[in-house]
Amino acid sequence: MTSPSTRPVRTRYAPSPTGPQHIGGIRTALFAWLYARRHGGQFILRIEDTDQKRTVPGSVDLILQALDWLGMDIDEGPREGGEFGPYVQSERLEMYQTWAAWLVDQDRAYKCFATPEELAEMRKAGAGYDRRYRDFPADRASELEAQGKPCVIRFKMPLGGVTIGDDMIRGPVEFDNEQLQDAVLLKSDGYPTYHLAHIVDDRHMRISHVARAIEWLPSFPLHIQIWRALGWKMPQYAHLPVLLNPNGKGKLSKRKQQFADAGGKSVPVLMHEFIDAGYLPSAVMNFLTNIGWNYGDDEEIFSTAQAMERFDLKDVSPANSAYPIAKLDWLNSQYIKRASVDELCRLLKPILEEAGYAVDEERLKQVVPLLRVRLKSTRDVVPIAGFFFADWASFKAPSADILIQRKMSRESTAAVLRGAIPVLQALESFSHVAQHSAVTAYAKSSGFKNGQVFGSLRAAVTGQKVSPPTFETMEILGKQESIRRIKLALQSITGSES
RNA sequence: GGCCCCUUCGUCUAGCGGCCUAGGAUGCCACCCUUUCAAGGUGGAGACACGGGUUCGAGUCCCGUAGGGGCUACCA
Repeated sequence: MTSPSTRPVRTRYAPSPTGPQHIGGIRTALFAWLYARRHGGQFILRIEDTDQKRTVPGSVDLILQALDWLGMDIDEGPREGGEFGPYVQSERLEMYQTWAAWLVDQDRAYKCFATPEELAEMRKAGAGYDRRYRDFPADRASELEAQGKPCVIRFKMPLGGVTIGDDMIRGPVEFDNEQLQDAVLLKSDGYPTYHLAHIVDDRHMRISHVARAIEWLPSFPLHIQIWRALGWKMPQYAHLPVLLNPNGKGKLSKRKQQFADAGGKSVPVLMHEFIDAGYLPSAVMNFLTNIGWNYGDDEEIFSTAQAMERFDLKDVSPANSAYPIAKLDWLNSQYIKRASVDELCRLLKPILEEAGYAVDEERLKQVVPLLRVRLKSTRDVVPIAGFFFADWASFKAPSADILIQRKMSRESTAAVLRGAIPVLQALESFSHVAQHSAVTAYAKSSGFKNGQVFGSLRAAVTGQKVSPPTFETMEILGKQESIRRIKLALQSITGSES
């Protein structure tokens, strides 16, 4: 039944098109994809749109966008095509209907005419569907059908015994058959349920390994029984643990929420939120791969190509994980630090433009090396270095709370700034090297610490507490503009002085 | 409620009976360095859920308890 497959490896991601892609689903896709790539197999995308009510138009584009962005290439799917298509379930209805009917013929399934009201009553009574149509005479069923009574097809679950499932991640799992219901295979609208559809498709598409979320584990025995009733060879199944909220409470929710564990910030969970938040796809891949699986060798940072060489579904942890979002910020900053200047320019330019700045490419190239170590996300370029691209003439002096640094007072700050002006003014070359030595000398003679002087200048010139290095910044701004800003700061802090 | 899964530092994890006085990473704290931010460096606090077994020996195997999670639809 579940003996190791010697078939070529073919895995699939089979999402429902119900809206934006959730990070949990994407991680399932990632593990399936990695497994296929590790074994030189194929990765298939299949759209499971058997619930007409929940289908949201445009979802497939979102799914494709997410996979594309992360670099998970698809071998067969609705966009790519392939010899086992169509890859959209609503276009395969006939197959499901055929096999459902076949199961009825084989007496492994039956028509059930229970109304929604009846079902609701049974549920209220506690035990669920009571199999009242399981042994309903065929001629009477035909009668009801002839009268136009709607019906579903239900699977005849074995009434006793146990079903043992072999899960790649946790090994054998045993279930009492009597705990399971006669699940609906085909709905009254002619659409299949997941239970039937995924089996027919996985068999037809030659899927060798199914990586799916753990919420399917309880219906695993049902699926095993359906595979057997159909007489088909099962793929191997791996039930992936879920991502919990950052506080460890409950399944990671779809809605944006705030968590103290994430610094009180709302955490991204939808794929487009990761894109918008300025994360790099490589960092997100690294991040996701490291939850529930690890590369080993105490190596936290590794490429997708490296992961591909080692990944195995068998090594995935069976335990659920809290969503370690803080690690993504760190990983992202590491990837940004390692990115080339050109690459960063390419990423940063549209973000600055979107923020309303006119970006001069030469200037950007000058600025990028200065701020790369300060970026946790590409978005940070706006608060940290946006001022380079603003209209310099309209620069407003920062307020006192920014200007006056730690261990400094209004008076000492004013004194430092006032004294620095002639020092900078006297410089022939305004290079950051020249500034550094001149200002260091000035600090020494004035009795202030380097840090006190440098920090005050940083705030005066940039208007920010966090900024690129002060002297490099002033070099780019030029002597005139830098001194103008220091004078403005002086005014701001003293109220009137010029 | 019933069934199933899970349980190592706050968090992500290493550990597959002796190498564990439990390792790495992140986060936090301290110090160093420094163009007082950031980055970088060094160090620190911080975990085998609990109770029984099995064994010469248990974080590692078994059982129970507790806690967490999932499922319990004509949704997936």
